[in-house]
Amino acid sequence: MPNFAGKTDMTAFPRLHPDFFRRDAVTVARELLGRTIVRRFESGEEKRFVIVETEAYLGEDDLACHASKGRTPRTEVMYHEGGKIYVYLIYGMYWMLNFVTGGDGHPQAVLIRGVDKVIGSGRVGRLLQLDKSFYGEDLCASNRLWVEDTPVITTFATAPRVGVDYAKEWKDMEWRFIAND
DNA sequence: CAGCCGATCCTT
DNA sequence: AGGATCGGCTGG
Repeated sequence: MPNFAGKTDMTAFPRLHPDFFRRDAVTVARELLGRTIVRRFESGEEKRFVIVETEAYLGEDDLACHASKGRTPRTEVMYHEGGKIYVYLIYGMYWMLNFVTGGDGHPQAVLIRGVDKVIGSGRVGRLLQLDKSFYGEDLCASNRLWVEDTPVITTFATAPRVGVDYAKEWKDMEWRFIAND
C-alpha cells in the first residue's frame, strides 16, 4: 500500500477534477507527474500507479499529434472536452494510454509514458490491461480507471517527444516530462 | 483495394 | 538487426 506524507487512507485523495484536464496539454502533462492512476480490474482488485513520465500532443497544428490528420473516428475523442481517455493501438500490439485535455474543439492529449513500476508507453498499456473498450471513457465517472489528486512532482527533466522525427519543427518541442528519481 | 507504416517492445 | 501484428491513412 503506497503511503503519501504519512497518510495511509487512500480515500483521502479525491479524483482530479474535470477542470484539471481542461487546460493546455503541456501544462497538464507537467502537472500529471506524481498523480496516481487507479485501475480497478474485473476481479475487483485495485492497483495504483504513480505517473512519472508524460508527453503532450497539442492540437491540429502539431504535426506529431494524431489530430493533425483532422477529425476522424480515431481522433474524435480528442476534440471533446478534457477528462476522457484516448487509447489507440500501435504496431498491432500495444495500447497507448492518453488523457484528453483542453476545451471542446481543441484536440489535445497527454500520453502516459511511464509510471513508478514500469517505464515505456507500451508497457504501461500492458500493465493496465487496456483495450479499445477504454476509448472515450470518462475519467471522472469510470469505475475501472481514474486519476487521483496525489502530490505533484515538481522536479523533472524535459526532452523532445519520442518517435516523432517526421513532425518537422514540432519534433524539437520539449513536451516530454520525466520525473527525477 | 492494396500497400505502407506507426507516439513499441522483445529476442536474436 | 529483425519479428510480432493490425488498423488507419494514402494513393491509384
